[in-house]
Amino acid sequence: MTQPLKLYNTLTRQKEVFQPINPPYVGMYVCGPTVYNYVHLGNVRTFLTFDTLFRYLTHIGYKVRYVRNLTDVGHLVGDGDDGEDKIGRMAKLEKLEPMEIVQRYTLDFHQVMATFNALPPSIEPSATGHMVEQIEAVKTLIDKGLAYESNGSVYFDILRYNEQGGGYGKLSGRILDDLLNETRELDGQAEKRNPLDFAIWKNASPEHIMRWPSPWGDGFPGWHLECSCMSTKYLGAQFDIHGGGMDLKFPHHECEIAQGNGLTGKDPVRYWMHANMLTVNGQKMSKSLGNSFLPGELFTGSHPLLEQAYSPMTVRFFMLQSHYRSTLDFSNEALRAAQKGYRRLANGLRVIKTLAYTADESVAPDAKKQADIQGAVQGFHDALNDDLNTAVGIANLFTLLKYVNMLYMNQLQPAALGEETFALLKHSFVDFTENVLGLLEEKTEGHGVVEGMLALYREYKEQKLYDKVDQVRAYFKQQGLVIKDMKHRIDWAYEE
RNA sequence: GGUUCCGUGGCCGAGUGGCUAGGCAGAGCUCUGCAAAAGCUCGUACAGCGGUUCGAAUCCGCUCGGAACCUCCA
Repeated sequence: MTQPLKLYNTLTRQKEVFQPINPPYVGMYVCGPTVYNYVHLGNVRTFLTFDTLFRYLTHIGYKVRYVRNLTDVGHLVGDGDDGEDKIGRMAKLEKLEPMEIVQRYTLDFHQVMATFNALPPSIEPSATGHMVEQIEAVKTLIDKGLAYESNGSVYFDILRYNEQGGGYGKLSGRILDDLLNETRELDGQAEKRNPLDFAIWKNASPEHIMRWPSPWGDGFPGWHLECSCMSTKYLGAQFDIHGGGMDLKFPHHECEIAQGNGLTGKDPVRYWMHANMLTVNGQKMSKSLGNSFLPGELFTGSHPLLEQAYSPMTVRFFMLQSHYRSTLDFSNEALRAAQKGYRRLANGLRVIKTLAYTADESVAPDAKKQADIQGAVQGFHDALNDDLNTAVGIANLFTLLKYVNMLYMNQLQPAALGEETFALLKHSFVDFTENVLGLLEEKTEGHGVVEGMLALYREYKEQKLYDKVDQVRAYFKQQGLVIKDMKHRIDWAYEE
């Protein structure tokens, strides 16, 4: 909290100093996945963005309650009445219970996020677990005159809402009149008073599997409603941060504001944050375009678009190297560069833990290097404080890495930094990398064997049996490792 | 058509009205049995055309190119 954090607020279209409603507590809600299919890499980007924000807020002293929902209700594929229910469709296709579908993809989602070293949220509520709250919310909105029933469905009345000063469209910058004029012809519009009105409760057709009884007959809640109900329940009528992908800005988040405001009389969110899209050849990665790939395909390299396998930490590093509000274009070249960069960092992580401070009167303090290190530590914070600029943060991390390497290579004596700066370097480098950016060392198998082979290498080296020496080196290379033959010691490292 | 955003060196990708991130690739040097690693040095980019300014890649306008949203979507 000593850090003046600025965040870009979609609502005001500018960076604002972050001031929580009840410091040191922070309430953060992020729209989670619809668990009817595997999450792809584009989905992952958004979740990793907010994982990093969660980590950073915690790092600077906030107590964060992080809520990320699971959408498991079975919303329609299209907007019309005849649209299929996503989860129900998968259930029929695979002859499973809808909840088996939900369970399968929820487990996969959790496993994927863990692989990327994303921290679990504080609460992960599901839409089906909050049916009572949603039905109550619909009732309240009808009572307030902001919603109406029609053929067993209930719609939010946007014109009425705006007459009361709601300001529908303010998040996405849309003008109501424009929206009214440009709404396309869609099915199921007849029962709405206005094409813009959105469903908060939907009547279930006979073949619709996922259904719940309600005062308006069997049905299921509208897509936007669950987020309003669950965020209010766990974070209050007004909370600090709401995040999600850019593609949810309209209409989903716009509708959330309308519902929240309609229910409680105040705008639910102080800071709206949106992560930009992951693109492939300049186009948004999405399932419908067929250009998406799954994390699993990435780790094995088993996708036509992939020239090789990339590890979870490589991908995390790759994403952190860009700003969350910029689109990020996927390419093998970029991933390969990220792999090298990440491994350098991982080597630094491995090495720094072995470094210890030793006082030495004969070594002169190097004020310039000390200032450089202190500057980089502050620079990292400044970058993250500037709307979570992880790219610049990483740049500062590489400055720290340089000194870590110099110490390790004996090109720099710890005493030149002084005990305080040495400790700052060591602590900050590990803390920033592991705790804030969530980048861990990906250990390869069989470290014990590696140490044994290294002992052999030393022996051969002493005896100047260079043929044997080269053989050992070749063996290491096969394992994705390299031998570092330095003046003062011999060690191994991950091949970059 | 409407709303919004982007166009940076070989590649990826930050960025502020003047002090020119970072990673990868490339060149040179130190070190070294050879190599690798590490450190050091180098390459001076901001789509095009106008304008504002002492000064713009950064502000404004236009042109060209690309994207997102307007429909389920992270």
